[in-house]
Amino acid sequence: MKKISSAVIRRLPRYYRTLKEMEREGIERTSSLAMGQRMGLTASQIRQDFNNFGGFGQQGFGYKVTELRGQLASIIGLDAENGYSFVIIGAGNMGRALGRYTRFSREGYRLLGAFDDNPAVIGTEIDGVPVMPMEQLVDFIRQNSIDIAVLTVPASAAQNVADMLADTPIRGIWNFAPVDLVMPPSVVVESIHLTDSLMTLTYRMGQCGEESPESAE
Amino acid sequence: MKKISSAVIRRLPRYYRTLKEMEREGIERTSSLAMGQRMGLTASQIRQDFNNFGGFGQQGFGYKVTELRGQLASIIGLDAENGYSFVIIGAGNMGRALGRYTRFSREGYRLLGAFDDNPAVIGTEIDGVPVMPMEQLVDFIRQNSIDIAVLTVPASAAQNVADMLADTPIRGIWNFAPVDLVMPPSVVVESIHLTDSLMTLTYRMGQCGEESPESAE
DNA sequence: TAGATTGTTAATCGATTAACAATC
DNA sequence: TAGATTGTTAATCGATTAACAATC
Repeated sequence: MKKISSAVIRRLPRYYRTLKEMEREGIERTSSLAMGQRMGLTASQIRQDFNNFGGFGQQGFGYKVTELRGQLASIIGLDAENGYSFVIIGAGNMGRALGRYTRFSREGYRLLGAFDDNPAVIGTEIDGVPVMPMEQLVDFIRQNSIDIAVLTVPASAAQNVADMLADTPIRGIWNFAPVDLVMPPSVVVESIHLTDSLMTLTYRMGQCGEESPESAE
Repeated sequence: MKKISSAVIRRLPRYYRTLKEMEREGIERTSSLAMGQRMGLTASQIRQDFNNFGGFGQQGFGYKVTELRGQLASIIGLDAENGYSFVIIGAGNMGRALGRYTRFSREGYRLLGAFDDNPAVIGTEIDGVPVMPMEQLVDFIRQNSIDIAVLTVPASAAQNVADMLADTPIRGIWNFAPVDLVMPPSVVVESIHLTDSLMTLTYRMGQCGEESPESAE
């Protein structure tokens, strides 16, 4: 299959989300134009995006919402037999909040363990799953064939933990630490940089309202 | 000032973060080449990015790390007199975790209030700040000239809350609900779509290791 | 059939990379 | 001065938009 650009990849979950919304609203049939208006994209772009994966529509008719949603689920990988298992590394505020976020389990992501090196939290539970000491992390991942590690440790520890993970069969790291992790290409890294995002908001707040001021000659 | 593309804007906090790291390591002077190697960007791109805002370097010498970091802080808006005030709307797991995230206060973001409509959490505290009933939200924002609203309510409530915010002097919404908010252009919206991000990771995990398979003729 | 909307090719636009003169 | 690295212009690359024949 041909290489898909990251711009397209980032739109896939949005398409999936929009189609779920439409299903919930009872919409059975849609078109690239209708989806585009709803999402703020051009019809052309949507068709281009879909055609990266083959055509899903019917000429003169459009797309069946449920069918298209299913095809997107399959492209993203949400139709995997048993979903995906994950562990949380770093059971602080953010780690615990993510462990309790029910939306993930709804889409087939299962929390199987949590890890921390703080004795005060080891032995506590997150969503019914025990927080274990960091020493047990690598063995746990190996024995339970964990797919994804959610990294919610402090910045200073993040690369160290990532290095430990490089020695396990983990397939993806969802990184919340404000660092750019270096990993072998066999492990996919996706980062949520909260502070970066907040700063982006701040930058744009500073621009807002100073668009092309009638340049006083 | 000329329009800055969103690709550039998203790199600004990364530059800032990298320069802070360099400062911490005692590096006083750098170049577009050195920064590029560290960040995985070309030297050319970094120079282009900086030149959107005017030149910060010295030909034949490079950039002074501390000076450049300061200039980026100023571009992003981190040098604002009193920083930025924010409230958290939705005091669930995610809202409480964000309120306790110390990195924000370190960069000058001050949590002044939290809001929820669940009687069980109203009256509790987040990082020393009281959780108030939703009815008080609009007045509180007006009276305290709040800059930013962090939206951590369920998807079903998000647009409703956003509509309430449209009637206040709020300047930015940091949205964690899995919806694409519609807002007047005077309010900047930046979203963290957790589930979208996790799905992006999942998609790429599915591709990993099936790069251009020797197409069997 | 006529109308609609896709799939796909071509044109445009914008972002990244390369190159190099300016200059510290 | 010679060497280095910027600021900036030109070339390339890739993504988005437009257009339209195919076809349901």
